[in-house]
Amino acid sequence: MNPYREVEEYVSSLAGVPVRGEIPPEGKGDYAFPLGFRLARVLRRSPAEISREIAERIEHPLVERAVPEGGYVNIFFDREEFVKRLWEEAVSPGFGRGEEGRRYVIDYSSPNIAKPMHVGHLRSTIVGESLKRILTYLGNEVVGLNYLGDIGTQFGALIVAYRRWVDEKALEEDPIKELLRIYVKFHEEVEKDPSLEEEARRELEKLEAGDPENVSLWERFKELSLKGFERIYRRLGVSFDVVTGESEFVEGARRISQELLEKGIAKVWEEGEKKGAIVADLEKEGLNHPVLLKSDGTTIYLSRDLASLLWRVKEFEPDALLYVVAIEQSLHFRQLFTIARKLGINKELVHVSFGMVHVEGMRLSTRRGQVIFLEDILDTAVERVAAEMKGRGTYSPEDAEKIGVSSVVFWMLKTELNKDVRFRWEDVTSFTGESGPYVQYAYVRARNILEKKSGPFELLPPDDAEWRLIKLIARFPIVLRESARRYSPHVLARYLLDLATRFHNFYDHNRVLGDPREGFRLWLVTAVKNVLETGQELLAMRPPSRM
RNA sequence: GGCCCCGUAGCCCAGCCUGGAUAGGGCGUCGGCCUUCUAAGCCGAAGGUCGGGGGUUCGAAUCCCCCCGGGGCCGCCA
Repeated sequence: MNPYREVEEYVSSLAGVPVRGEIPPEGKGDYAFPLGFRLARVLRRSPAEISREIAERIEHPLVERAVPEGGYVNIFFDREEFVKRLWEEAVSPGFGRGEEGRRYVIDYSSPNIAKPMHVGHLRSTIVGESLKRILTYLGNEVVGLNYLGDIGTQFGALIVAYRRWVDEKALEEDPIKELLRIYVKFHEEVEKDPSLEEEARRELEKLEAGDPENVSLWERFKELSLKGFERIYRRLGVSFDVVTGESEFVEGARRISQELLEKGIAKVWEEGEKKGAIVADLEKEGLNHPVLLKSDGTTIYLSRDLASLLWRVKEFEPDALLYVVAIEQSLHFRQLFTIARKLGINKELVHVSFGMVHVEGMRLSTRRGQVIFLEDILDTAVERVAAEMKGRGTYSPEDAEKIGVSSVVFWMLKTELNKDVRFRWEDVTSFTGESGPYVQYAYVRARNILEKKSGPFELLPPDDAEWRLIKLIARFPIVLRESARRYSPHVLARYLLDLATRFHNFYDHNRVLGDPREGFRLWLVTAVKNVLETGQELLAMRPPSRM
């Protein structure tokens, strides 16, 4: 068992109530329990008295001494015993793994066909991928699902634009850019010739009516888009277990809307503009009357998402469904989940929402072609890394790619999800301080030592500098669980920064090779390397070998 | 108007879920550290009404209420 947990459980049983240990300020011990305060009321004694008494009763192999201070009981661990608990585990590949045994379906990335992914999709993609990896590592079965936006009015415009202006060669080479180019062209031309709008509407109708030519064009757009997205996914190391799209749930959406009507969960709207539409009745829940079927009988995202949700439940029999989608859609998901509950779905349903990605000084508009290509973001980061590496003579294309892409990934993950983030080139591609390269640099430093010598290990009682590092290493399994519980990779990202900081500090003040304590420090460096490597992988970063 | 998210140093953020010790980092600024495992690093300094007010509590950045500021959503778009 993790030594922190072990002591926590021991102290809890001693106190008779579950208590959470906390990390005390420097110098006050290794672990602390504010027991006196907690128990003062029930025991009708002073906090100081209580902690003194409990401190005296503490007797445990992991505890060297327990010092009462005010309402606190401060624990000093038996360092050697503590290290023994980690000795094998911390330097082994699966350090911190779990056996949670739940099944998750996690919906992430989910871009719209025939449009470039924007920075918001990037956030979803990276967060989702990381969550998938963390949950999997903890022993869960996770289905990663890419739910494409392959329905929408833009297809009418695209078909018109395709027939008039497409450059087939460009389309093969860079489908996303060419599709965007003709889409933008369409909106420019509409200004001059408004009849194009009408033409687009007709093509859309034909598409929806199943016109073979338009359907095959739409399929082509879909295929090409996916090919374009794959380039990004490959570079990010993102892979999905299932790729599906809204278009597959049109029939299901109709059926479920009827069923909701029969069950009295939905009703036909009787007045005003949306007369004849089928709406869900969520008045009681304060969630309005969202439309399920339009008055012309066609489906809408809510009913399609609902059909899709029911399919996910049936197909994968998960314990939990996660949707990594921007917070702007929180009302939609509250509506969706509320209806699902009414249908008897009793799974954990979570909208893993994240704040907006603002792009400085730019009003992004796909129609006007004002977009940031994700490839450009990655390329810029990689170029900057390459320049730095060349300056220090460590350049290799593989490592520059790893470090550059990881810097963007880390930037996306280091902030708490609900917060809006501001995309600024200076920030995203800044490599000092709280950044991906900072973490990776610590990792590379550890690797470098171990490349020169990697053993044998010798168990010694840790000195103060080593001890500070060991205490943090031991928290890795705890951090992973917290990150998973909160569905937020930033917990792990912040931890890796802490660990990197402590290792850099250690590295600058202590020798490993040639030191009398070499055998022990080699173990320590191996453990640091192991945690930094595993941590990077769980954040969907790629550990470099040199930098 | 209703609902949701955010507000912590010049700038960016962690801590809030689960209340506990003098509120932690990064960027930037200033000053130091490369003959020894890579200075994308390390050490030090300056920098704070935790948006405001009230409440609960032995104890509030953290929980509750009100207010202010910023953003978002409330569409037969997704």
